[in-house]
Amino acid sequence: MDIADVSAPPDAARVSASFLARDARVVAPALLGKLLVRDEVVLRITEVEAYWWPDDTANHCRMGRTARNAPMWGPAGNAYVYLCYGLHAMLNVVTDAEGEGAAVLIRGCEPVAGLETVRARRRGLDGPALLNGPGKVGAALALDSTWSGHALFERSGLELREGVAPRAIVAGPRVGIDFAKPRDRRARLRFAIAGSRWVSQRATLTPWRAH
DNA sequence: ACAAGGATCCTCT
DNA sequence: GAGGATCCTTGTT
Repeated sequence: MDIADVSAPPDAARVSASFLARDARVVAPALLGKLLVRDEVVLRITEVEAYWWPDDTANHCRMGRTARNAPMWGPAGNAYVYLCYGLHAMLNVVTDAEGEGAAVLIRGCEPVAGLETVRARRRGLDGPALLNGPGKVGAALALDSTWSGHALFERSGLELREGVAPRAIVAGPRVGIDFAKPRDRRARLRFAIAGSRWVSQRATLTPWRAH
């Protein structure tokens, strides 16, 4: 089992709300390498997607405020968790200013600690299949929609902490948004750590550099 | 109150 | 590569 040497000290600083209170398209690549911590389980973020404000036709907030997407309009650093296809809990990190509906979907992670707990929550699976997909991340952290609105930047049951930034990043179009307008379908708003195997659908990803 | 469909995953061929 | 699982959210009546 290959786990990269990316372990961070257990008291690594939590990511600040101000870091997250920026455009989702800027925050998304900057989240790669950071850590999600729930009890003994520590996951390093390897793949994300940005859902930005205000003109993204793939964004859950495109139709305005609803009970489900309410956390997306709140302060940056809260979680937005929703149920997809009736069974998968999808974890997002809320970004942008309060009153703006935007977030970053966590699509993939690599295990840093708590591997046995993760495997138990994932039917004993192993390898990248354990964590390369947003529903798999939700399952590994044992999340459900009651976590929606949870503050990730406070000491609590689920925290976002500083980690080791990736050396290189790849990007490509977002997954599963065929309903969106062509411009938004094409937009390269999916980011991943270059070379990581803990990433879903790697074929459409190509080298990316910040602008 | 109802019908439709979804930012997916797994199994099987 | 195809299809089923599974249920909540949403928009419409």
